[in-house]
Amino acid sequence: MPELSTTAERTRRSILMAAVEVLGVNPGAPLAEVAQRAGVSRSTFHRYFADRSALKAAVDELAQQEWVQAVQNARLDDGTGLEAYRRLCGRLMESLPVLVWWMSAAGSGAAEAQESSWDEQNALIAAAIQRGHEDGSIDRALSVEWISSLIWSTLYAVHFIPPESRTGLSPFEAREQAMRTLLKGVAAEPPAV
Amino acid sequence: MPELSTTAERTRRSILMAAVEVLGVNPGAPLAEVAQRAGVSRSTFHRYFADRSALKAAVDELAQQEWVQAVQNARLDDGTGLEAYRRLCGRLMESLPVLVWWMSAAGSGAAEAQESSWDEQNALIAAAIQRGHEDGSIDRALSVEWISSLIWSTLYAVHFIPPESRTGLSPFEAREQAMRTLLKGVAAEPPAV
DNA sequence: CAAAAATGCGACATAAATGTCTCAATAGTT
DNA sequence: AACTATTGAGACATTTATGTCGCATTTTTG
Repeated sequence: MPELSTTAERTRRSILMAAVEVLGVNPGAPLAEVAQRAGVSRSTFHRYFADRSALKAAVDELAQQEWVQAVQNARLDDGTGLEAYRRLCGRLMESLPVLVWWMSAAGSGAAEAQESSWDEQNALIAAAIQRGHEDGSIDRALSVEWISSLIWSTLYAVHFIPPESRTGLSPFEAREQAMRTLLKGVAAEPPAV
Repeated sequence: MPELSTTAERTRRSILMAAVEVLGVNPGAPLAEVAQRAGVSRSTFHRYFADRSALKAAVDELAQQEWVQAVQNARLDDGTGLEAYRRLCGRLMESLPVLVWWMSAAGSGAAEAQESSWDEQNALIAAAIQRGHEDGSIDRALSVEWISSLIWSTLYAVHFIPPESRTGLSPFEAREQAMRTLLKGVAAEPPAV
């Protein structure tokens, strides 16, 4: 990973963000489209990322970092299991775009190398949910695996909800309602919301 | 829509189902892959569907029918809004594959002609949710639009939950937990689950 | 069994995306 | 201003999916 000048670093970022946006919605989109979204010529694009797999690898790493960071920030060891879960989901919504990319784009390809780190964080989450089962804050009828999956489908819903077209929800409202629904659904009864 | 012999009809179905499976996971997959999944040669495939768009149109129509049928079967006018919502979600899970295809594959293309029918059913659903707000069975803090979106993200979660690998949930358990979570989350408090 | 229908195989031409390269122009630095 | 880094434009060969066809084979039907 050679160091880059400020200019180069900037366009690199630009391309990566464009990739997240474009490939997040349509993983098979032509690379030219990514370049265009980044405001960069096809030549320049390939100067930074030789081919599709190189690009995906780079975004993968970005997503990876974001993911680990988010889980760390959630301080999963503090408070009840449900509180930890709430913090986690709230924090993950801050990183919506990359995570959504992870769901849609990363899947349609070979297994990425960072599986280990992925599993690590997942273990932390599972532990928090488990704790929630034990401390009575999380519904025991719902399996750890399911509650874990729920995070992703909720992110999916928040991201793909039709944007503020007249009757639409603002992004903020969407997140708020998502959190409310999620926590109510997951909490042990009586609801501690 | 010319009539087909029983044999032809069978292979046609076969191709359509293969398309749902393959393109549901990866909308950009080669048509050859669809043909293979259907157990049919590439030649035969093109004999039934001239090109990609023809295939997508056909699956679209299939999904459309399934969707309308499901909404009808849910008898959205009966009982409280929440009860109607429960019936709807339960019924939609019966048609998981096509609906998931609709989410992932249909999106990445031109707007399909059947928009009208889509909106019709959606209006029915919105009405039921609205009724739930009024009869006190559905949480008034959650917007109709959000509750409507929730259906899809839940279907997404149920479909893409990692299949029964050791610790995994059975499809049945997944649906059960999904329903529980969803209804708890959407119900007005105190929960009527 | 004989006619008809459906299929598979393989060859082809075509289109689109990809990746590489060269060269001139532009932007940034000292 | 001179120099360097970064970029854009375009040409090019390559690959991959696509769609079409003719012909032989199998399957279904009557």
